[in-house]
Amino acid sequence: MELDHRKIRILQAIIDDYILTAAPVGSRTISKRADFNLSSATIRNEMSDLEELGYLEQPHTSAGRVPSNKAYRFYVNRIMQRAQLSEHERKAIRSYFIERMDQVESLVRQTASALSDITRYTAIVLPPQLGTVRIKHVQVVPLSGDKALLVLVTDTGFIRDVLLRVPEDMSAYDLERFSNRINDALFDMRLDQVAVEAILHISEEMGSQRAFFLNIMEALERHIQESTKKVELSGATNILYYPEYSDVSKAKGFLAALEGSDTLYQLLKKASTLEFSITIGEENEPKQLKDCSVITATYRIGSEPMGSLGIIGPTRMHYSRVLSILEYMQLSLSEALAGLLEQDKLE
Amino acid sequence: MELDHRKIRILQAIIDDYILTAAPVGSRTISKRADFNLSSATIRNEMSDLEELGYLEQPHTSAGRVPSNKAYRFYVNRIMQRAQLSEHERKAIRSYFIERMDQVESLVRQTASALSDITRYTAIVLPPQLGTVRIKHVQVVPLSGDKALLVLVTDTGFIRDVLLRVPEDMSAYDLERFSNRINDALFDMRLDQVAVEAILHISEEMGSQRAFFLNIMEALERHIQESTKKVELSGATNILYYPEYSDVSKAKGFLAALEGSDTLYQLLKKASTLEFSITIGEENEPKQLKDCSVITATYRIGSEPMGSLGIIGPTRMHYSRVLSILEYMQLSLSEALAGLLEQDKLE
DNA sequence: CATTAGCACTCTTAGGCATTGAGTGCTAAC
DNA sequence: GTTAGCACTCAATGCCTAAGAGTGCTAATG
Repeated sequence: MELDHRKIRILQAIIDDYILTAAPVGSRTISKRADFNLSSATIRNEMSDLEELGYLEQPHTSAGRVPSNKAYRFYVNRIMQRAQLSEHERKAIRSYFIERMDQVESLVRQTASALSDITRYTAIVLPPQLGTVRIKHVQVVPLSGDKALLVLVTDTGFIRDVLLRVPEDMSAYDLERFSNRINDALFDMRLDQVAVEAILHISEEMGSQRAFFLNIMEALERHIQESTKKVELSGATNILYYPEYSDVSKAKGFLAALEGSDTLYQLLKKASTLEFSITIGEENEPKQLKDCSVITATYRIGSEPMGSLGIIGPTRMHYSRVLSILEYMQLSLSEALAGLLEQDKLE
Repeated sequence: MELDHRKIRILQAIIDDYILTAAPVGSRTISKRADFNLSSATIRNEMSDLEELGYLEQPHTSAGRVPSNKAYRFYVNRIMQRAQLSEHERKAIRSYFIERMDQVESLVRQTASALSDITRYTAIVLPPQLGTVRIKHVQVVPLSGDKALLVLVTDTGFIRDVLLRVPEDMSAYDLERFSNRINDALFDMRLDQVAVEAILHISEEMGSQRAFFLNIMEALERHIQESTKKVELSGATNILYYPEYSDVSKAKGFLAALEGSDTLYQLLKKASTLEFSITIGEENEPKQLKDCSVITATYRIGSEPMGSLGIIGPTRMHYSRVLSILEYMQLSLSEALAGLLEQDKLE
């Protein structure tokens, strides 16, 4: 049996109500609504059908009904309209980006906290996967003792620094020359190419400092890799606002699932090929999130996918709203990243 | 009436038990303990005295007794012995510092997460207040457009970067010369002196680029100030493991109190003149923490106090253990900071 | 023939009440 | 000074009932 129009409307009404209240929805609740001119009995018959079809579930006889994950899936795929953000909301979102930021990292952090503040769910942001970014400046700065700092600046204003140990036989003068050579060699190189043949190529010209050079490159690469895996998490405790998690032990379970930050990295990485992705309940990979839904979006610099951002919340999530917020956020973030150096655009 | 030896022993037994179980302690519980050869009745008499003196409280007649804040205070001041950390525990703490770190910021973060992991309480760390740190290297790195990055490296390996807008009439060559001049001018200067007369002094020599220079200094100062106020918080949700907060609404209240990060800054700042500080219950300044105890310690670089680190937990906290852990942590952190460039010491 | 009124039935929830048990305080005996 | 004994208190537990929300079915209705 296919769902006819009336069934769809009823299903939607049930989902809407349940998202709001988290309580099983009864037939009378629906029939009372102004836009339904049906008695509760009729609704009951329809609901009974919907249950048989797998869209509704009863916690027990004589409770109301609760939407199944199948219902959410149907809602997301077929019913849902993108929610319209109010001017006020859009302003609120922008205001998070107005404060001047100097680094991608803090931008990512701000995005995460904006997302969680606005949605009241838990937000995660995968920082830019900087493969395509270009090196703008490299410098080795001598510190006290035999230590030095490698400072790396990219064209997006991204800055990294790696602590190095300088070989004993290198003078300050040597180091400076060495620094200049590296700078010349790596200038304008894409980060994901630093790793490959380019290095071998360059390293041949390095002569006696070859070992030191390779050392640096290795440290640099490890460092870059690590930093791009650090998923920014915000508002994890928002979950406490939802009655689904009023049981502390459940809340603990949820929070524990977020703890292993690699979990979240996998989650976002996987979703980062799609413009948007919505996974509901058991569809979620880390099985501990089987009572949640996850919505993610991908952000870009130019046309290049750079990372993704997402929301984790109860399955009765406000899908359309979250999606709109993510969409707007994705845009804001992409713009902010692209024009990191021309922030005024956003004003 | 002064507390005699037996009363003290009984009080300690009650506190110990309560810290463990979070349940009111009855007279029989104490009299059963092998090291007491007293009947429950005797214990009851003593407990009754202790209650009269304000060291114990009864939630209601015929529950057991619960230590008052006065009891914790007494315990901390008079009874408590520093707990001995096992070799295993010390190793665990060290292991957090072994992983190579390149920045003070990540060190601070690691410290916070180590503290919360190990104690199972909520940890806070005030990053180094870098007044006494010296500038090692300053460089202005041109980026695309009219933007540039000011990179600042201190002798502790601390690195900051600030985004700048370059005046239109400055060529790349000008910028480089300018960069060198700033570097020469600020080299080896203490951060807290960057702000004062030194600047005025220098700025006079800057000629036409004076406005730009003052601009930079202002941005730098604001930036440094902001970053030193960012208290690192970790394990906030550990609170969920304690039955005191098994009521979700209480947990929410606690978490909300931590949210205003300025709260925590004030807390740590205030405590940072003392080697150790323990505040119990109502003694705590942000009134929302009146059901908690806060223990803080100050860490140094050399003999200079740099910042502080602390633990927030229920008043029935494992004081002696936490204190020992903080002490060891403080040491490890001080060492790691001082020898940031000679990490091997820690191995 | 779809819709609906009516009614019996189910199951949760909340309140009331007695019971239990942990714990106290007091007194009298050791 | 210590302790055994006992009456007393009070939260927690379990049980029962009543109320209420909701269902499913049947028979009547337009």
